[in-house]
Amino acid sequence: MDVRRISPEEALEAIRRGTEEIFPEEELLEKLKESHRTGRPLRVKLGIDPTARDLHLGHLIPVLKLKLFQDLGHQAVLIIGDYTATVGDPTGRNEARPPLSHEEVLENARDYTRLLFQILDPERTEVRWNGQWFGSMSFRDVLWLLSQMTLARMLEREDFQKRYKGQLPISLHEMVYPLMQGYDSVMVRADVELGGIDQKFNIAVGRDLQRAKGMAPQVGVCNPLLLGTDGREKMSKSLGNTIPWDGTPEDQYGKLMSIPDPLIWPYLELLTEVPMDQVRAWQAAVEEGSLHPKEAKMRLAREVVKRLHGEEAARAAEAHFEQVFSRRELPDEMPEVHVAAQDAPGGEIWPVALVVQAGLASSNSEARRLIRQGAVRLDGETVTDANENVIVRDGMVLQVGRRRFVRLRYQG
RNA sequence: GGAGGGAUUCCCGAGCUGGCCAAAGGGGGCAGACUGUAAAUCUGCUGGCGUUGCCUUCGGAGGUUCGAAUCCUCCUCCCUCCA
Repeated sequence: MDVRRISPEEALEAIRRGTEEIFPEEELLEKLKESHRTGRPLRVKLGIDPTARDLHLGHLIPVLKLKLFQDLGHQAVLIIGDYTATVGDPTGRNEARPPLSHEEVLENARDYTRLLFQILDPERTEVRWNGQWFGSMSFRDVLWLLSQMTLARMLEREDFQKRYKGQLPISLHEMVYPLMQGYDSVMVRADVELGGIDQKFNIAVGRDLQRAKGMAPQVGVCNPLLLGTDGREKMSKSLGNTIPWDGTPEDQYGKLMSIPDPLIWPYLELLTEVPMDQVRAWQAAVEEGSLHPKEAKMRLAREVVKRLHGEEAARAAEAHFEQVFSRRELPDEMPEVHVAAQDAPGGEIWPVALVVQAGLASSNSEARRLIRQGAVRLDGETVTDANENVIVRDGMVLQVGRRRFVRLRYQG
């Protein structure tokens, strides 16, 4: 808890893990030394915009880094972008974000902080809402902010250039976003700002604004973007390749097991505390064939789930995985669906309707398709004809595809 | 403000000399085979409907026509160039 506990060099080494860029690194070392000498903790900022409800493991990474700083004795400063959320960060976007209502923002912020404080120590985290300063800013102040940026610099950015050339709209307010994020750094006198590498521009703007206000500029500590379960694109909700932060242990474990092999190593580096020597040793072992990649992946999955849900949940998730997927047995627990007696006289029911009622297909057409493709099983028996009724009994298991199970409840 | 270009099914993107268009191709997704629920690969499906047929889709509203994603009118939004 005391910044003087470990040396600045050791601290830097720990911080370096899983970063893509620290800019400038010398400045960070200087700040760490200064802090070590004076005992004054660094103010480490992480900004989150409560724009979406669904957080995933990609969002987790800078939070883990913030936790590390906290453990090193520094001051965590969490900015809740209630005001910026109504603007929307254009970074990497190909369209403007839809504006959110104040209620939505508050609700999202509640979700976010609940998850964040599963990692961070709430007692030692300073939480600031940026509406506090933006809400009362004068137009004159706004103009000052705008004067700190040039159009050319803004348009150099790849995301805007793409939209500009691709004949897609760019609203002026989107260009103000980086200035707002940078101004947050001014207001909380940040020494360090954390974020993904895609935040580099915004963090750099913070440095400029701090300098313009006569402060020592913050240092940016950026992590690489986490690739999603497809192994190609960065993890993002809209691409559907995420592992939800808030997911069940079983779901997270399963999703981690489905990542492409090359992702095992960056995931271990970014999401776990497994010592890097160990990670490298495993990687070498997999490459020379003495360790099965599946085994390495299981260790990864176990570590991540353990970190989010604890030891016991991780073990249970692993057992569940082996049972259902490795041995292809039925899971112990599955959702139950009640089949109304009137829909199934004597247990006889049209299989298409059954699949739809069980929530395993969104339309009759989709259900027909699944049946035609041999994806629907009733107590292990493949349903072959979409037009021929099947008989259901209480407790039967309806399965669609490899991984979706439902237990049928039927009172005839 | 003036001139021109554009809006297509989840996404990108053909079609736009009117019927053969539920709409090419790609991506994504789903399913099957193979597996380590990995990747890669191969195959099929991918608007709805108790489905050899019918219904609703091609920015919005009207119109022409036996028939319109395709032609006409108005509207909305976007982009480009000029100012």
